[in-house]
Amino acid sequence: MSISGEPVSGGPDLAGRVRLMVVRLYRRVQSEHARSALSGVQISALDSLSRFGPLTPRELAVCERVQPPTMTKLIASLECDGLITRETHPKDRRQLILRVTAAGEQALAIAVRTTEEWLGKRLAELPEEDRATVTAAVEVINKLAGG
Amino acid sequence: MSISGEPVSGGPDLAGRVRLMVVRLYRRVQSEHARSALSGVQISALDSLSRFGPLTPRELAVCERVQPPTMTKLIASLECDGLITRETHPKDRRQLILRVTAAGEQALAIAVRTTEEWLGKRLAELPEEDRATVTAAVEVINKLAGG
DNA sequence: TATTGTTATACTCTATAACTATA
DNA sequence: TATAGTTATAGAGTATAACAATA
Repeated sequence: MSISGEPVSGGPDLAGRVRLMVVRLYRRVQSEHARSALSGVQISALDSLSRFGPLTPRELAVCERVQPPTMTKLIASLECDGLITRETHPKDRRQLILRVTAAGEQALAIAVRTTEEWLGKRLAELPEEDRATVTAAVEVINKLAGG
Repeated sequence: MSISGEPVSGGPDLAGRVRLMVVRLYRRVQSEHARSALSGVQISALDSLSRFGPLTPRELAVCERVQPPTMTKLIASLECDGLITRETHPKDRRQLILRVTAAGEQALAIAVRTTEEWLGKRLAELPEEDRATVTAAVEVINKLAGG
């Protein structure tokens, strides 16, 4: 904030406008893609597991910012679909090691690539400049949301 | 898509990356702000009603892209908190007219302004350039999600 | 005693289908 | 018969609290 109490830049209430944006886009994405093979949370977890290598449920829960019981259910759904495997940790039998299967990698790739027909179409319809803005913002926001 | 089948710009799979972004940011926002006076959906509906003037439940449901029963519940929660009023339509007694109350406008302003302490802080910590990117992207994405 | 993961339970948000009142 | 809104019901996703197994 500046001395005057106004946000330093980006116009007033950037945080509020980002929140409105994310709520609306999230619902729009969900409603347009309700019947995807993988839900948004499944894709997100699978993506993290693929990106950061084998993880324990605890680690994945921290990564996805959900509580352990939530992760237990998410893991069960992914394992049930054959997208991940659960092995017992070789040195600590309390822990599990989660790995993405080949089917999981494939499902993830397909989901990420084909997700949101409308979103891809909408993005393709944007002027080049707007698309570049969104691309850059995705990087910024992922850093912001991840840290 | 270009002739080669690649996305026209913004690198590969921009839509997929936008989806991952929105899922993660949404959850982050929800988890960081679980105990806000107004939930994300309440803020979004109140904002639409404030922005687009008195609306019927049906109109607001279309605007917010939810089904009528979902809107019924949302309306009940907002009315219960004194943030909106429900009047019967003067010419068609099946319909209602929803209006934001003064308390609703105030709650909305406060929510938007003070929402997401962490988000505002994070945004303030960004380099000026990144913040400008996010600001521009919010406009683009709101157009994209709204249409 | 501390930690990992699970079970039990509940709350929010969403949907579809069936209903009521009005047009 | 058609439309606006509601009620009934269900499913996904999330949480906290209590538990079992292991360290």
